[in-house]
Amino acid sequence: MFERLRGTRDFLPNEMAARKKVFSSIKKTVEEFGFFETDTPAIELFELYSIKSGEEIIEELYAFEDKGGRMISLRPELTPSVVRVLVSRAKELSFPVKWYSIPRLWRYERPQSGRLREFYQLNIDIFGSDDPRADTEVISCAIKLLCDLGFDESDIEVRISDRRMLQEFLLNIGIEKYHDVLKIIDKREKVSQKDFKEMLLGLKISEPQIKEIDAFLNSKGNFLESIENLSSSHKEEGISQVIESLRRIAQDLNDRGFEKFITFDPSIVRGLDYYTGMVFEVHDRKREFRALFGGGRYDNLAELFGGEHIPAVGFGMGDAVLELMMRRKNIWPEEKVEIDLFIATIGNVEKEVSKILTSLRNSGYKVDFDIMNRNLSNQIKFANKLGAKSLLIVGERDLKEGNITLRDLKTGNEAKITLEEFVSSPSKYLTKVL
RNA sequence: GCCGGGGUGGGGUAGCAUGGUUAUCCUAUGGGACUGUGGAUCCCAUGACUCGGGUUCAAAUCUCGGCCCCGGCCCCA
Repeated sequence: MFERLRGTRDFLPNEMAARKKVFSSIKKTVEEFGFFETDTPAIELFELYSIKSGEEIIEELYAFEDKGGRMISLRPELTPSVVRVLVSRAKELSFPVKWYSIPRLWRYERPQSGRLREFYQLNIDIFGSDDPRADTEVISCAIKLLCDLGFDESDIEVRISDRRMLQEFLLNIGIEKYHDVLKIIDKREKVSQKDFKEMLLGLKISEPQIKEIDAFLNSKGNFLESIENLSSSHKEEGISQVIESLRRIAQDLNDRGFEKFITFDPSIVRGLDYYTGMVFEVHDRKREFRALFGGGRYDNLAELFGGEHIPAVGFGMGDAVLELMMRRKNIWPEEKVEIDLFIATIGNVEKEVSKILTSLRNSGYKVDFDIMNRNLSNQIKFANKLGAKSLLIVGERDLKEGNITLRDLKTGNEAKITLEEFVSSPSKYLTKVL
C-alpha cells in the first residue's frame, strides 16, 4: 500500500463536488468583473523563480533536473509565469489585460493549518494600468467573491497600506535603510512593544524617530478618514502624491459600498522586493487563521523579466485557508454527489433499460443503473447512496403491460406510468441536478 | 531545520495509568433473509494494534529509535 505524500490531498467524489461548487462560484464572480481565465504550465525553468528570490524561497521549490540537463521547478506561485507570458506576448495584447487562474501550486514547506505542499490558489491580475481604479477593481473583486461565497463584513477584514507611502514617510524622518525597517514593521504584530522598540534601536533608529514611526503606524482605522487625516498632516511632495492615489481608491471603494470591510493599516508590508505600491491582506476578523489573501501593486516585475514597463496589480488567494474559514462559518457546501435518476431492474429487462438510458442521457440527464445484479432492495439502497433524486423501477411483470414505476426519492411519492409516456416527455417527471 | 502532541480494521473509537484468554463498540463494505415497495430490521462474512530494536515467561500497553499525521516556530512569493 502507498500513502499520500505529505501535505497533499485526495479528493473523493463528494469532496470534489463541494470544491467544484466553491470554485464555480469564484469563477462566476471574477468573470462578472471582466477577468478572463488563463493557464500556464505546472513546470517552469528554475531561473524564473531564482532570478528575484532569496535563498529561503529557493529551498522551498520542488525542483529537479530534467533529461536535457535543465533545472526545472514546479510552480510555487503563478505571477512569474503570467508575467513571462505577458512579456513575451506584449506586442499582440491589448491593454489593460485582466486575467485570472486557479492553478495548482507546490511549495516544499512544513504543512500547518491552512498551509499545504500542494494547493490551489486563485490569482487575479490587471496589467497595463497604473490608475488607482485598477487597484479598486482588484480589491472590489476580492471582497465581492467572498460575499458571493457567503461572508460578510463581520467575518473578514481587508487591510490596506502602501509601500511607497511608508518609504516616503521614513525618508522624511531621516531613515534611509527602509528595507530593514520594513522587515521589522512587518513583524510588529507578532512581537511585543518592547521587542519592537529594541529591534528598531538595534538599527540605530533614534527614540524620537521611533515615536514618529509608532504614531504613523497607529494611524490605522477607517480607510478614507485615515487617508484624509494623513493628507492634512503630511504635505511633503512625495508622500502627498501617494496619499492622493490612496484617497481615490478609498473613495471609490466607499462608493461601491465596501467601506465596512476595509481598514487602513500602515503596518501591512507583505513579503519584500515584490510590491511597489498599494498592498493589502485579507484576514478573518478573529484572526483565527493565517492571511486569506495577499496582494498589491508590482509595477516593475515585467522589466525585471526583460520586458518593457508594464504596471500590474493583483492578488492570490489559497484554497486551504478559504476552506477552513468557510467550514468555521458553516458555509462550506454539502459534500454530496447527486444524479438525476437511478434505474432499478427486476428480471430480464436489459433491452428496455438500454433504450431508456440512451434516450435520457441524450436529453442531458445524469442516469445510472444496476450492473451488480443486486436484488431490488439493495438496488434501492445503492440508489440512495448515489444521491439519486428519482428511482425508476423496471420490472418484467409490469413491463408486460407497458408500465414502469417512478419514485421520487426525496419525498417517497411514487406512481405507475407507462414506459412510453415517460420516455417521450421525461421533463414532466424529472428535474436536472445543478 | 527547530519545538510540542499524536499514530488501534476503510472512517470513528474502547482498552494503555496497574503488561496476562479469542482486542471493544459504532459505521462503512460484501453476502443473505424478508414471494417486486425495499432507504428499515435481522443473520453471516471481510477487516486493525505505524515500523524496527530493547526489557519481560509474556508488550497495543513499559522503553529507545525511525517513519507518518496534527499543531507551532522560521518563512510565507
